[in-house]
Amino acid sequence: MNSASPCVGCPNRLAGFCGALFGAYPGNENPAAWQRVFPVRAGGQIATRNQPSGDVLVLCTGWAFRYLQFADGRRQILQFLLPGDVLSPTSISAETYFASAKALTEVMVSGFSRDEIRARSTALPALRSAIANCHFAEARELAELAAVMGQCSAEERIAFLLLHLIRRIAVHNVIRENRYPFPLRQQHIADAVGLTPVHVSRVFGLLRGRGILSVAEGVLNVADMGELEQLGPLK
Amino acid sequence: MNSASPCVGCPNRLAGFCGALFGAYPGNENPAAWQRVFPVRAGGQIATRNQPSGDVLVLCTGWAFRYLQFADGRRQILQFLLPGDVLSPTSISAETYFASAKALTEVMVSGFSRDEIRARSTALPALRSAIANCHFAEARELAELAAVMGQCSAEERIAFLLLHLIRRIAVHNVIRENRYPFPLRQQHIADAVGLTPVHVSRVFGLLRGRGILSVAEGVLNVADMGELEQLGPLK
DNA sequence: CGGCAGTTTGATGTTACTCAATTTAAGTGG
DNA sequence: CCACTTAAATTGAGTAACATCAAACTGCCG
Repeated sequence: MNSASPCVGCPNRLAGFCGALFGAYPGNENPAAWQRVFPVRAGGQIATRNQPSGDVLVLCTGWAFRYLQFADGRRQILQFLLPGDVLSPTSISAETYFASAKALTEVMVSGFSRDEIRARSTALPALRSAIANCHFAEARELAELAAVMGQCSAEERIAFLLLHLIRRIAVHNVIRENRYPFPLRQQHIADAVGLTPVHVSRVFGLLRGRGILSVAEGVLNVADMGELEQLGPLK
Repeated sequence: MNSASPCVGCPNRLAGFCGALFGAYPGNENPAAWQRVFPVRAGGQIATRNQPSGDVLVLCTGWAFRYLQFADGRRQILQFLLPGDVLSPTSISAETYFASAKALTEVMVSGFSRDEIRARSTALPALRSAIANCHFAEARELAELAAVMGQCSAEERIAFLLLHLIRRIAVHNVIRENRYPFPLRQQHIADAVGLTPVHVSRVFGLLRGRGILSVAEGVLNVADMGELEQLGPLK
């Protein structure tokens, strides 16, 4: 009963935060009472900075990203979200999001009642631990992003982003011949590492010319992983 | 008894995390049993990345900073720490620090037993809430730093940092005539916003020439706060 | 076939970096 | 209190990295 009730909308998603959430606790038989699932089309808004919400959102399928937007239109992508990711770990205790989130592909999102999560976290040590892990990962990743953007060249930044994504994608997908599903446009990469799309294109051109990697039809093809890892900072 | 026992070493520090930590709970009469206080001289190491520690550190007096260091010597300062700041909010639940920390001035640091904090947090809602606030602030500040460094010019970055520090300094000090205690060297500013010290000096020269601000003898003198706020992004 | 979004390429401009010298400030010991 | 030493800040000249602007190219879909 406690493990037979999957997270609605995330049929294969019983690890990490969602896995811990469905520990032994009354209410698992009827998750619909405290979980709502909804789709968002590609490019659609999932959450908005400073908008209060009673729900904690988790990405079930597809890709999304979190970002901060400036008054003049510039935006910084803070994180790409993959299935199983909590949209904003701090939203578990805080009522508002400090960043906005958009769907990159078509996605399914689960919204869990914050009150229910809080109630469960007092009873489930594994959930508390999962939440702590989320906080830790969020802070570490944001710190590394800040460090790479403050200190690194365009090539290093892009290598860092790709290596980071590759590791995360590999958790969710069976990877053959170093081919990774990769729905990002160069504009997204530019917004994530603080470059212009034009310069991103140039760097990709160089990497392709050196036989390190190429992107085509939504697939990132890493021809020389060793070389790519050489380029990335923060080993 | 519950409020008469101040955080050892932080005589006036009963707000925020430390304040919540000393809520009604047995053991307040003898904080020395689970709190150790120690000084660190200016420039000294307080914590090191990936080194496990049973203590959660809190800055009592002086200035410090957190940073990430690259293999080749480059470093990114992530945050400047003021009295009352938890060195690393994630260290409350995790055993290791993901960033290192150094003293900027001579400082006093308190180390609280993590186990004691955990025990208290189950009994003290105010402490749980204070911890959540720390997590939230850490993530938001790191995200804003990443965004500013990805998207903003040198002038905007420096204005952002100064405005951020000004707000924080004002919480701890009585400010007269817009004069703020300011122990940073230009090298620190450079490492914090991803510029070279030479360029920081040039930007400061321009700001000084425009009559916006000046720094002398450890004091930041803001002559035109309105203009400075115009320069800063992320209002 | 035409239109559109995304990518690539070229030419040029700007910002910030590098290197090096100079000035200023801050200590230190006589 | 003053020479001496050292760290920090400033200034100048030259350069590299990335941005900007604009045009051409590609693949895709109606």
